[in-house]
Amino acid sequence: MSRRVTLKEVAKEAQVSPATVSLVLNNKPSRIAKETQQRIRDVAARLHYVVNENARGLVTNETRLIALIVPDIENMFFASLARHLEDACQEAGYALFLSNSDDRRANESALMTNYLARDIDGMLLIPSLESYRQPRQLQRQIAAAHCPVTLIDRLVTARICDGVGFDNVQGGRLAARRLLEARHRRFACISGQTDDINASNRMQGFVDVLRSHHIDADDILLLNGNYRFTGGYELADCVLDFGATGLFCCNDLMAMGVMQRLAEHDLHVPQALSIVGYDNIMRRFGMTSQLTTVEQDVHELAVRSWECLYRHIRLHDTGRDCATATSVTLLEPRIVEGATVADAPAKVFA
Amino acid sequence: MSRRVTLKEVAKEAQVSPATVSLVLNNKPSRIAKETQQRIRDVAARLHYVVNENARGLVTNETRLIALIVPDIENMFFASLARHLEDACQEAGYALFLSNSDDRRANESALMTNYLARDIDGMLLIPSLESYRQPRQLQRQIAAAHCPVTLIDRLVTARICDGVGFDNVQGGRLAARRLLEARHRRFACISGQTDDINASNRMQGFVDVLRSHHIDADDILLLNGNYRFTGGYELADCVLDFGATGLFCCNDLMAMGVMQRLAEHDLHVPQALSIVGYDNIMRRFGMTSQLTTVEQDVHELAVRSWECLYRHIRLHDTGRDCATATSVTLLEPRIVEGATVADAPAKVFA
DNA sequence: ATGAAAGCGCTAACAC
DNA sequence: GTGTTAGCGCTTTCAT
Repeated sequence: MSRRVTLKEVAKEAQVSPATVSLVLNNKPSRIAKETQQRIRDVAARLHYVVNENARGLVTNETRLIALIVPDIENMFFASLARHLEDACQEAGYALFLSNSDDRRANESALMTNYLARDIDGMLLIPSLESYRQPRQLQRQIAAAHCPVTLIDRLVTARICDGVGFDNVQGGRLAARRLLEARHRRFACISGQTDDINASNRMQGFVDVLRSHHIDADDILLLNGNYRFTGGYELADCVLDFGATGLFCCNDLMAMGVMQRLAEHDLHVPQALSIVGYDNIMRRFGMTSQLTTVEQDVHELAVRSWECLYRHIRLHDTGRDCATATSVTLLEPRIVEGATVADAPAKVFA
Repeated sequence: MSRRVTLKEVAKEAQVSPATVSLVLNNKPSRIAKETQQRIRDVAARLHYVVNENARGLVTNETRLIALIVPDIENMFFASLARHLEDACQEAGYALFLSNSDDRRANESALMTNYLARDIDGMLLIPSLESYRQPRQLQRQIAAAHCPVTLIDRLVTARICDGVGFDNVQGGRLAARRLLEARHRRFACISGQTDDINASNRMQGFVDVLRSHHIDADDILLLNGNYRFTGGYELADCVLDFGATGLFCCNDLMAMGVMQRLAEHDLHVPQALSIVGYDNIMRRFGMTSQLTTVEQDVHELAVRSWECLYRHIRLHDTGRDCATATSVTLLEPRIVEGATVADAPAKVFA
């Protein structure tokens, strides 16, 4: 572990001034002798010189640093998103720093402050659930930030900055249509926690379509799950008792939990129960290839989010950014056919 | 999005010198009038002043920044580790920046350079598979780093810096002993890719114990999987054809794939096949509560890794760090009892 | 073709 | 009690 070499030391060793070294190492247009250039590069390499980006940022006023705050890095959806975002940033020559708010406003706030203190060029933020419901504090913090902020996936209502997410209501609609198509008439929906607006929206879209197809409220069972395997597992019996033939789970993990429970009852999917999941994020493991599910294209989300932030960064560098109205982009989910939806058992028309 | 406020501006607004502001805002011992202090704090708050950590780092020569590079953030084991490490760093007043090498040396190298250029105080590194097999390049880079580096989980052989990981050979032994205990005499083991040394070590420990218990090589089937659900699923039939009654999967995901395939054959676990998995990382989803598995305590790994790095950071701050011999810490895995191992069917002694 | 000097935002020693 | 000064490592005019 060697001490850090500075530009000045390189300059001295190469018998030139610091300014010359800077020009050469940054490939700035200059008319410095080819020979001198080579000498400088050689010395820099030999000494393992690496520029101090912080010092550079101080004078250039850009750090080429992007911060990403996710609520839960152990959630595969966010992990996958992080990965795609990193690719996007890297391609544009930015480094992505990632942190985890654990879905709590206090952590989120501390992280934001920390990142802003690091003089980042932009921030990608998936708000904590707490901020999703009570956005005021977060909004104030974003307004005070010195750099552009783009919200992802959880779009807090008042439009304080741009956001990119999915149309969750539409996702719920897709699920409902698919089950109606298979002639089901009695349904259940396992949503997320009551304070998760995205999950609620999925359920909302689902119910809306059912109602508009004249499904009676008595034929729809609405449940709140925990977005985990266990949540589906534990609620499966309720769904069976209710006699639903079509089930919509607001994420795949719960759908798998339900299937596990059904297997224990020696019941088969989709004969005993048709299931539509949500996310298709576990497909990476080859685990949900069987599941009919509403897919959210994480890659698209990442690309669009980055585009949005990058646009603001460029605006911010040049003139003023403030003028533009904030925009909210909603991406369309799509349904992916698996093998967990079958036609409802034929029945005498009631 | 407001422009950034500097300390100087706060000073001017509060009618004091920059130095005074610095002293007050950093709570440095000084005898500045209570009244002045309050005035400064008020102004700072009103102007939304936030210190520029980069500028500060330039003079204090510590950034309180830690870098973490993982091979694959979508792998739950690494995601979970990242989370625990972040907690540890945060508690010590450091910020953790996370990146993803995608298991490739080239990315890893670029990320390291980038982080080192950011003047981080320390680096936590899980080497890419490429570096795990061909450590020379990585070793050179670590040797040239200006800050301490701690290796995690994949301990490259030549001891260029400290490392903390698990005893994978021991994990394999535990699995073997558990199956022998249940009187199995014919085994299969699904390992990882041939270049994954950790997976190979697990298999090695497994085989060693079997052989030392006089299990014939003909009674042991060795397979290379892909560490995914599909890997287990696809190899399940091989295991059945071989007639193994005890199976060791080098991770839980493959174990689940096997179980899925068995279910399709209407075979039950553990009656038809006893299975020991590895990781217990999906337990977070409530998915493997049933699986008998070798557990690696991620939290312990995180804590010990951070302790190790932190020790070096402190040494590095004070005198020289170089003198100390590098140490490798191997943590012990432990077996977690589930419901997937049963006694082998009774049999006439051959 | 190269160097000198100023300054980015901050802290730390030392004046006053 | 508070201000002055120098300097962290770097880039960027502007001289020469």
